[in-house]
Amino acid sequence: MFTETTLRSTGADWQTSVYSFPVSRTTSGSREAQKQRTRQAMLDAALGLLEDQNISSLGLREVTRAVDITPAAFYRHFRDIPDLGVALVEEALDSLHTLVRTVLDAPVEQTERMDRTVRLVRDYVREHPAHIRFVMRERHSGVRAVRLAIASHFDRFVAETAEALAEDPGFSAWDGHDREMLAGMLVEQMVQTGSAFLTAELGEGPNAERVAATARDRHRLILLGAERWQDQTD
Amino acid sequence: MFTETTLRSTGADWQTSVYSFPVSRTTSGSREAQKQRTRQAMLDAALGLLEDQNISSLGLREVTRAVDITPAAFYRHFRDIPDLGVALVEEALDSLHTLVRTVLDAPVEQTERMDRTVRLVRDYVREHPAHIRFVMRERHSGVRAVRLAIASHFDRFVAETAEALAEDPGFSAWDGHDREMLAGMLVEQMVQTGSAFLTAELGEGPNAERVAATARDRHRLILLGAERWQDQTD
DNA sequence: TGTACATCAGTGAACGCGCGTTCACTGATGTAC
DNA sequence: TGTACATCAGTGAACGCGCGTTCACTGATGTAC
Repeated sequence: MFTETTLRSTGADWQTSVYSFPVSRTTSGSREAQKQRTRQAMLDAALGLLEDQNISSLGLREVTRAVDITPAAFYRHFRDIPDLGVALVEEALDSLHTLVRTVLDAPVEQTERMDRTVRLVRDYVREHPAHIRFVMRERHSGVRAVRLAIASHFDRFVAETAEALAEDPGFSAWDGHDREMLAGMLVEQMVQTGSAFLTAELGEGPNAERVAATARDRHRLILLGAERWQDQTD
Repeated sequence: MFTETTLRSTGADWQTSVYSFPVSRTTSGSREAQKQRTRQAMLDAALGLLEDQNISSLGLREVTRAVDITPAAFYRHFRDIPDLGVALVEEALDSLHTLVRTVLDAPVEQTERMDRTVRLVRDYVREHPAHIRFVMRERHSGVRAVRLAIASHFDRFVAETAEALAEDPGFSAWDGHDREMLAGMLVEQMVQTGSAFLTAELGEGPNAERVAATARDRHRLILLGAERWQDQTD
């Protein structure tokens, strides 16, 4: 996975990386597929480098160094770092989208399903820690393109959740705006739970068990409020 | 407020700033007070520079250039940029703390008070847009010291809110953990509302009126849930 | 009030370094005939 | 199947630039007597 020193190390400054994700260029495949493989390696490397910095300070040379290509080769794949950032958003939010859909597969209101939701989020964070970290870290990013890309995906999640609520007999009578309002709360609660699980893993907050318990309680409180909401509107 | 060219521009590279916040060194006052004034100017300038970048990429020279001092003078005030970042957290969260206390001054549960809360948050964002932006942007920062500083302040806000709930007759019978859980939701809802108002101002999301309406609804839904929560626990 | 000395915020020059970007190039892969 | 040509991902060298950090310094402010 990692090579300590590269084969072609001639001492040039862009080859002095200690940790690198070299792209094996001997692997068979069409030229197109090879390019795609390098691109993916760059995205993977970037996600790793963003573990303890913001995309706002990520360097183009850092990325190329990590995948063992020349700085100039960067431009074969991305216009600049914000462009790579947007590609990273697409990747990370695709995986998050899968989670959202899985959660929505079950009816929203039943209590037993809440355990399932929290468990799904917990498993997601275990499998894609870098994705949820990136999304939370760059959600209010100083890089506008990245911030807007994340916001548009979140809007889609909220819309899908609102649609799922519309099909649920418990919420089908609701006003559209109110459904969107509730959907927003549920999505927010979900990503916040993911973020809290990640923080727990870093040892910077309450442990995973407490996070899970709090998440279940908050989820339950929101749904209890939703039930009363309907009563009040009637 | 801004000077287009500096008085002492000799062409040195650290004096080429277009926008600067020069510190008037002719102002009377003790040496101590003068130092304090420069420090404050640096914090103000940094906050301005963070409008469209993360602290992770903020440069020491950017800051000194903005206040028209030599790069070396930076070290008379801060060890490095993360150190300045933590100072900025103290400042920004002091002002946010004032908001939290103002909100808590009124009982939490009454419906008419919700309008007041949303209005207070809205006014706060109007007066301190850079503070709320900084806090939201760096809450999950790649700079650990800054992230932890913000987290510890937020913990204090939640604890204070929980205490306020304990004194409220409607919540005094609650379990301590449950009160903390609800307090966390209320604080979260508040900062999220602030963030949404800011986004509205940037024209990147729904306008301020919609943000206010949604915020009131969410707040109400949480409190409705809280009422039922008590019923369920009994 | 006046003089001699201490303090220390800010200076200005210098440093080595890594950055983003450009360019003509190479050589393996792919295509036409 | 074999040959001539096109494509284009990645190379390697070069560039100018701004970065963070160091250092001995200056000169206004503050203190002791």
